[in-house]
Parts: sequence; structure tokens; C-alpha cells
Amino acid sequence: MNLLRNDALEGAQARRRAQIPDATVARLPLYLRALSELADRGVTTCSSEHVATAAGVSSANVRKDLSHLGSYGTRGVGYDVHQLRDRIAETIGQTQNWKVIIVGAGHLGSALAAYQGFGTRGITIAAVVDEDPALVGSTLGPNTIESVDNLAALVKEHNILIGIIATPPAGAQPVADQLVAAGVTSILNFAPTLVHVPDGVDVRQVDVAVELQILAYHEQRKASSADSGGDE
Amino acid sequence: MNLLRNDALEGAQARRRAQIPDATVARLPLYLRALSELADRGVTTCSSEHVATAAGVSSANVRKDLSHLGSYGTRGVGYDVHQLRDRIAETIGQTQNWKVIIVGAGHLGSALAAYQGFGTRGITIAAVVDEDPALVGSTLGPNTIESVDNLAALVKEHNILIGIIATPPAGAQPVADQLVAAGVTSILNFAPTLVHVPDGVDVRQVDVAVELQILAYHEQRKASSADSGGDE
DNA sequence: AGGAGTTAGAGAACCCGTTCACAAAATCGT
DNA sequence: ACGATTTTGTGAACGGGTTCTCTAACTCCT
Repeated sequence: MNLLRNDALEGAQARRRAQIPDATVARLPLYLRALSELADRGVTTCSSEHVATAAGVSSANVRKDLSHLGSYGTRGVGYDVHQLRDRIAETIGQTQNWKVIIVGAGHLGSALAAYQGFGTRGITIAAVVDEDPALVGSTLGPNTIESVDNLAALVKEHNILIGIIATPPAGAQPVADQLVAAGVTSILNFAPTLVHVPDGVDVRQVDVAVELQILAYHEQRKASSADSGGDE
Repeated sequence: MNLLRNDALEGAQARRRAQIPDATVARLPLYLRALSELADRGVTTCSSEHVATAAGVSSANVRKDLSHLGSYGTRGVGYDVHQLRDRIAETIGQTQNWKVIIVGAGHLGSALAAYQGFGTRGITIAAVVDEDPALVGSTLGPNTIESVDNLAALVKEHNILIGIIATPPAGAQPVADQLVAAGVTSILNFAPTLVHVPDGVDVRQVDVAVELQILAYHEQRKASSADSGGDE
């Protein structure tokens, strides 16, 4: 892991290929969004402080993050908005359009399919499938709901690498297996269940109830510290 | 911060009031879910290893987390499923029912309002509001969509402390301001925008596009490491 | 031209969280 | 009764990430 592969060779290339820390990767889309807004407003130059306030992080954090992608700002001036935006877009792969398949066309699947704003972030809903025959055939924005039986065929046809699971919990694991078997290597799972996947497949979990439970915990703390003399 | 306030006094009380690390808090709902499933299956005892595999973390991590809430397992045996479940439920405040308001009854708001599975986690959708007069009055499961003008009244009437923003980006900040003004102190924001709130108000951000962008980054890495001789 | 002010970039210090390793406490079998 | 085995709880080591601090480089004003 820490092996130093002839990095005297060339800094830029090494940087390009270097692993960017997860925490940084998670923030790059935020910076990208902020920079796009600045660009739309005609701003041509910005400081790390600008980006920081727009993204809700510290300016030091922004600079450290940007240093990972070897981006060149100019000292005393700041960053060129367009250049930095393009650099980040390139880094996180927004130069290409990623096709995703949504499995499950219930309320959540429909909401995701209808979501405006994937387009501007390099994401296209290429297919929506459901196991309910009653839903197959109905349209969802630009998409037509297809049978889950066609999952593998659709994934291959459209070269889909990313799948979204929007099924009830019980369906999540079988669906994940099907997605992986069809060639999907990244999964965004909205079902409140842990899905097991082979090595090399990434899974990200979004659980709304968990988010609310976390908020509830903090609410409870606020309440209890309020009536017995706040301990903070 | 590191001040030791007469902690010889009593360990349990001190523990109860002690700050539980954020990372732990985020995992407690997962443990709770796992334990509830075990309890439903009639399992009465479990090891940290059980919980760990069910929640997708390491057993050491589980033990460390549980140690923060002073939970008593028995060495050589494990944890009592019911007792541990109750202890966690109590810790994260699931003994009471938290009422939430959903602002924005578009696709996403509707999906959230229809979501089964809040109920079992101590969460109730007490109100759904939207600014579109055309939507006001229609029913969404057990709820009727009301005008956003009633936001403050509803929050107060139901003693709501948690708000969910499911509006387009432009509406997020004004809505957040209204929620805060009405007395809400925790916000779950689905709009892809940073919302500013006063101290004491918690905000959690859920951005589906960002999640997909993170996956896309990793996909890109997989692809590039595949064709130029994997560097990992 | 030179000084004052601004800002990126990088190294160091610090903090938080995870993993490791082990001792203490329980059960079970003999 | 006692040793073997299991499993918790915890202190220590480790690693990643954030913040701090300082230097270098650029602009603007005089």
C-alpha cells in the first residue's frame, strides 16, 4: 500500500493516479456544485474562503482537499472558477455520463426517477424496473417501467455500472445479487437492510429512518440537558 | 472539555449523561434494527460478533460502541437481546414518539410520507405541507396536505421538533428559516443546498446525486486502474 | 519600484475513531 | 473443584482527517 512506485517520474501523473481520501471525495461534489453556481453567476475567480462558505466547510479544509488533486490556484489571488470546476469534474468522472438503473418503482423509485438535477451532475436514469406486472409499461418521466426479468439485459444493453435499490427490505439482497451478476459494480441502497456484495463492488447506504433517529438522539440530549442544567 | 467533573460520584449517571461519539450514535440505530430482528426471531442472547455481522461492522467496534452506553453484557455469554435493545432504544430516544413535519409534497415528499417503517422506529409524520394550492387538501396516506402557511401553527400544535425539507433547492433556505422560527431544532434536508441555521439547530443533509457522484468516482477509478494495469 | 495586503500550499500538531491485544469474568465439561 | 473455552470490556497502538501555522507567491496601491 505504501509502496513508492517510481514517483520521481512525474508529479502530475502520480497525483492523478493517487488515491484521494474518502472524506475529500465526498466533498468534491459539493465544491463542484458551488463552483458551478459561481460560474453561472459570472464569477471568474474565487478564494478557498469563498468555496468554503458555499460548501459549508473550513477554508483550510478546502485547500487541503484541492491539494490532493494537484489543482493550481494562484497565491494572493485564488482559483480560476472554470478551471477548478473542470478539474474537479474530471477528477470525479463527471466528464462522462453515468447510466444508472433503478430497481423498484414504488414511491421512492418514482421520486428518484422524477428527480431533476441528475442530468447536470453527469447521471442518467437509463432504466427503471419493478417486479409488479401491474406497474410494467407505465411511464415515469422519460422512462418506461420494465419487468425486473429484463434487469440483466437492460444493464448490458446500456452498459450500466451503477444500480439503485428502491425496493422493500426483503427484496434488497436478491436484487443486489442480480445487479452484481449482471455486471453492476456500484450500488446505492435505499432499503433499510445490509446487502452483501463481493469484493470490488461498492455499496452506499441511505436510510432516512436512521437519519431521523440520529436527529432524535440529539433532540433528546437537548431536552435532557435543558431541564437538568445543561452540561455543555 | 477534558475537565473531570466529580466523576467518582456515580459511574452510571455519568455515563448516561456523557457525550456519545457521533460515529457511535450513527451506528446505534443499526444495532437496534439488528436486535429487533433477533428478538422477533425469538433469539434471547447474542454475542458482539452476531450484532457485528448483522450490522456490517467489526465486533470490536460493536463492543467499543456499546461500552459508551455502559451496557452490561456478560463475559463468556454475550448480551441479552431484549435488555440491550431496550437500552439502545432508550439511549437514542426511541421510547418516545418523535413527530416530524414534511415540507414539500412533491415526488420525494410523497414518497417519504408513504414510507412504511417510520412507525417501528419511533417516528410519526405529523404533518405534510406544500406551497402549491393545487396540492393542499389531497391525502397522502394518513395525512392531508396542508398549506405551508400553516407551518408554524402545525409545528406548535403537534409539538414538532424535527422537520424534513423536501422542496426544490430554492425553497430550502426560506423553509428552514420558517421551521426554525416555529421552534424546530432538527432538520433533515433533501434539497441539494446548504442551509444556514442558528446554533443549537442540527441539520443533516441527504443528497442522492452526491451519493451517486461518489460511486461514479470509484467506478472511474476501477475503470482506469483496469486498463492501465491496476495499481491496487 | 517597493511595501502592504492577500491567499494558496505544505508541514506539524492535534483530535477522533478504529483496530488490536489482553485481562477479567462467566459457562461448561470432566 | 478446576481447567478449558468463550466473550466482554478496556487500555494501547494505529491511522485518517482536520485544524493550525507559517512560508512563498501574487496583486494593488503609493
